[in-house]
Amino acid sequence: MASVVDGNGGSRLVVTELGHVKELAGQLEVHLGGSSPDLCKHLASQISSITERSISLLITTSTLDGPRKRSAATASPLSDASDTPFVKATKKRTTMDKKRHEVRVSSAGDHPADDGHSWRKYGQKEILGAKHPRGYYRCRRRHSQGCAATKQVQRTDEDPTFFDVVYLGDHTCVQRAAADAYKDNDNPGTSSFVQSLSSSLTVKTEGPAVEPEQQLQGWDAPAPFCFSSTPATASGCLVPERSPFSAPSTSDNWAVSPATSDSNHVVSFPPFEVAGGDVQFGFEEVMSAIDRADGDGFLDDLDIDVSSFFV
DNA sequence: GGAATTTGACCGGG
DNA sequence: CCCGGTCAAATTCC
Repeated sequence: MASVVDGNGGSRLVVTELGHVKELAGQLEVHLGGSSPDLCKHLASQISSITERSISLLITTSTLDGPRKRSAATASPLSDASDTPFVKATKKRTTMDKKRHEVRVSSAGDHPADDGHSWRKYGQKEILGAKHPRGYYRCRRRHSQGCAATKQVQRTDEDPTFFDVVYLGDHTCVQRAAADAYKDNDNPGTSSFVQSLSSSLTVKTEGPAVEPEQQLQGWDAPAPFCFSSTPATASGCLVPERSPFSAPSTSDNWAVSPATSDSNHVVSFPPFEVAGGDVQFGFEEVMSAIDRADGDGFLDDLDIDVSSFFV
């Protein structure tokens, strides 16, 4: 089932992974100067690899975006029907039902990395044509806070170390990501970590100005980043011939690209430039963006105001 | 013993 | 009628 990575979902995953990075950074900080340099080394290398992964993910999801013909109503009726016995006459719950973000994540173990929310498994199914079963999870706050978020996790056929994770619906619950444990320590440890990270990631914030209005459209808008294979210039940062955000139509945002451009148009995100080996963005700003997004309660909404990346 | 997971049944859409 | 999603009893885990 063509595990298409939703653009938004991909971005979301990056946030997830960065959240993970943040966690690791926190751990690293704890052990920094401690008696276990090996552990620090290990943490650092993990941070590094996750970061790399995130970067390639960003690149992948921005390049991969074929025209996504969402067969009109893949809308999952999901549990709502059973939750609300009334209103059965009108099955008006169509596409707008639940937000859907699909991401592909890798994992060492048999679970995708923690995404900051606590989930409870409520089912598992063999899926036709798939080698691995799909697990169904819902937010633990479902009852206490009426949080309707669910997710589906399925090991990919091709690479068993990867999982396709589909997030359905919004978190309406109030819960902080585990990563927030490190939230309020604006300590030197972290920043030195950031600096060491910078040895492989050139941290810098620059880029053509972007209209605030575009940024306000959030992560989904194709505006914020620029991926090019050469660090040289921002030349790759062109707005695609048809600026996707000019189409107010779909809720599916930029992932729905016009049939015209297909494979070889590069989605570009002006404020950032990610180029092989020389990645540039404000790490701490990304982190604070994570905090803020998460602070709003929902990683999955990804309402990251990109403008915060380059204040 | 309570909480979380497993697993087959059930349900509804296509 | 098949298939994916959910329910809920049974089972396992802590």
